[in-house]
Amino acid sequence: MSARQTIPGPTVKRLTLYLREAERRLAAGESQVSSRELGRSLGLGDTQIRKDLSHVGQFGQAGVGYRLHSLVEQLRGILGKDRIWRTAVVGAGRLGQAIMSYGPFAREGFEICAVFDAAPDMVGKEVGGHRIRPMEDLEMLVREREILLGIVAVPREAAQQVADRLIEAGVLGLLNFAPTRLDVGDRASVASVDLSSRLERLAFQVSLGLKGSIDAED
Amino acid sequence: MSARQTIPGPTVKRLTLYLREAERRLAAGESQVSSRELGRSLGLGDTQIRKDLSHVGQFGQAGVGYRLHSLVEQLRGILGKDRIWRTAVVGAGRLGQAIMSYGPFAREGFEICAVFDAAPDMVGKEVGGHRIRPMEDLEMLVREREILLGIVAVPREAAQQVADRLIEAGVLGLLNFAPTRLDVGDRASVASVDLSSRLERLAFQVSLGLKGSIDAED
DNA sequence: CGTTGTGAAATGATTCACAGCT
DNA sequence: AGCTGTGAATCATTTCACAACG
Repeated sequence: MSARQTIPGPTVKRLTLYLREAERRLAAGESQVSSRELGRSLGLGDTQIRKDLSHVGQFGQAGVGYRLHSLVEQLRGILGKDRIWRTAVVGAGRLGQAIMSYGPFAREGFEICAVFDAAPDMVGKEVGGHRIRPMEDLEMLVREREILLGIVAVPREAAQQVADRLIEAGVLGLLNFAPTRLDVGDRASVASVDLSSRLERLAFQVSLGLKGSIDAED
Repeated sequence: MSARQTIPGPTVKRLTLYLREAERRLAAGESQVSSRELGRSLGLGDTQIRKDLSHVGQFGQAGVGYRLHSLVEQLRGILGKDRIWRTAVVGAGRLGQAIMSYGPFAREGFEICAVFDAAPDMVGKEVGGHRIRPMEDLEMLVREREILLGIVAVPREAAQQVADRLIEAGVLGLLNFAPTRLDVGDRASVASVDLSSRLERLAFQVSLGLKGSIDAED
């Protein structure tokens, strides 16, 4: 198709928000939206939105706005949401359990195909419709079920080893909840959710007396 | 003391990582660390680290590095970790439960002082040592227990209303897990953890074939 | 008109290069 | 020698300003 130029990280983050809001409006029966309206909903400027969308093509009609149907379709394709992502969860503690039963994931094309835990008394149990497997089966099941994404919800000490095993078994992307950096070389992509850091930064903002929705990232 | 200049957001994020790593090394019996060593552990350049630390003061001895004891003490003060943050959790679903029993929080100075849920069959139950309270008690308990931070772990539809009530009751910072923007005006600070967006961005990276640990944020 | 798409300008963050300290 | 702290340079992102379009 078109020669792929790299899309800035911050833009990709916002594209996911545009898609979500566009889907919401489409479901609500709307058929088009202007960059200004979108911005109002998301707390962003209209210029930002147009610039972001211009990175991935030009749909949008001058004088009118963006047709939601087309916008949703385009964004889904660009963000890789037009396919099912077969996903494994490693670590079935409270966090792992929350993730495997987190409604939005299933609805958004992420299918949990296997769950692993190291604790013998967790293995065999069923949570949210998923039977928990022993760590020994990780490589076999990941390969067998052609799993592409891995969610790491184990303690810090175990995280790197789990990452290595997932990648060795063929996983291409890791979502890391452990409060540590995962070294994966160039064998996979990593996204991290660092809950402690997030809460600490919130506390910093508050202690600064810097009120105001200085929301940032996630 | 010194006139407070604003610290860049990305820098604040990394300061939390420096503190964590410094504490880990201190606990391991080390007494000093150079910016290069720190960088190796965290996957960052040494210049980045020195520049970041220069935003908050100048400790560090030329030719030697940073004394861990002093570094930890300074960073704890700057980040507001030298106090206890009284925190409420709203929403005792799986995510809320995971959060209220997430070990690191308690160890890092965030004390969960109240948990609320709207479901009558959850109210009164005890999870991780916390009795779940009805939403009706929110304002009273937040005020009574002088709670400063609120964790919003409710469905999207309820999130804004919960935020409004928490703020009205005196909360100054919100950690939002709902996949929506919270409008808080200038009455509070908000930090968001958008799990769906995070996973979608990971999928995007993978589908781009852009392997390589293009880790980003959290 | 209202709205998009986009060069150009402005702002923000990172990296370089090195003076200066121990 | 090894290392910090920082001005200057580079690189990235956002915002401005406006031409073109329906």
